[in-house]
Amino acid sequence: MSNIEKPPLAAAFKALSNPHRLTLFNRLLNCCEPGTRCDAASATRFCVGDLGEGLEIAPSTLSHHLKELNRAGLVEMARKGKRVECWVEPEKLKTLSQFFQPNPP
Amino acid sequence: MSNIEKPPLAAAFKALSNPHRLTLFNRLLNCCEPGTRCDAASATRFCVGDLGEGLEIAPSTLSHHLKELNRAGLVEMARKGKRVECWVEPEKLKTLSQFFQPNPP
DNA sequence: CCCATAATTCGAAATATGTCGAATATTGAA
DNA sequence: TTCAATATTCGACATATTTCGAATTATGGG
Repeated sequence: MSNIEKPPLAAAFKALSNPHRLTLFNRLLNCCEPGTRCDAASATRFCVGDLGEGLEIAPSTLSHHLKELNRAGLVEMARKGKRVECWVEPEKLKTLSQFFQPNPP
Repeated sequence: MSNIEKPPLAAAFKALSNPHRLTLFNRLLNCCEPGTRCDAASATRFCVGDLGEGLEIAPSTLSHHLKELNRAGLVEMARKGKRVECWVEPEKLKTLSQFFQPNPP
């Protein structure tokens, strides 16, 4: 487990394996309005604090989880004034979705 | 982390978060021939031993990982004589694939 | 019935993860 | 500049995971 290849996909799934992180990701998942062309520019954004709303975890834990999602390449982050905005790149979703469709019809 | 809800999806992703398990799952993923209607009956099957081929892990570890994949609902298992066959239900793949497509076009 | 093959269970050890609180940064506003 | 709001880093601790080898179970063949 220490010197074997760790594919990016495994890292992504690890990030999503924690219920708290899965919830956070889920809140960013409906990133564009239904029926619209979903590009990075129109993706819904939440700041860190709002994302953790209702989840009863410490701010430090929330920060840690978002960082994990970011390191796994699932969530983008950018400071905007006092806040830090988070969003999901639609391209990333496509990649993950297609992993489970190895034989398209 | 002890008393919070643990959604089935989180369990699935946790199962796929380990590189060895991801490899095992991957070997079962191309479960049907390209272009054919992919149903459970025609899904490719491997026995436990063959699945672990090339992965340098102990039989007990291999068994453990398959059990995890099975418990997470990702891999089906059934004894067939001396062997135990493993396969992936196409329905499961559809569910996982759609999770990453919350806003279909 | 006895043996070989295939797979699982169990217990132990090393490592990784989730979580918190305290301390620290970063920014905008008064 | 000083303060409040937002977010991150750090160190610590409890719990979970990964892995192995030894022992055990399950099955079919001779």
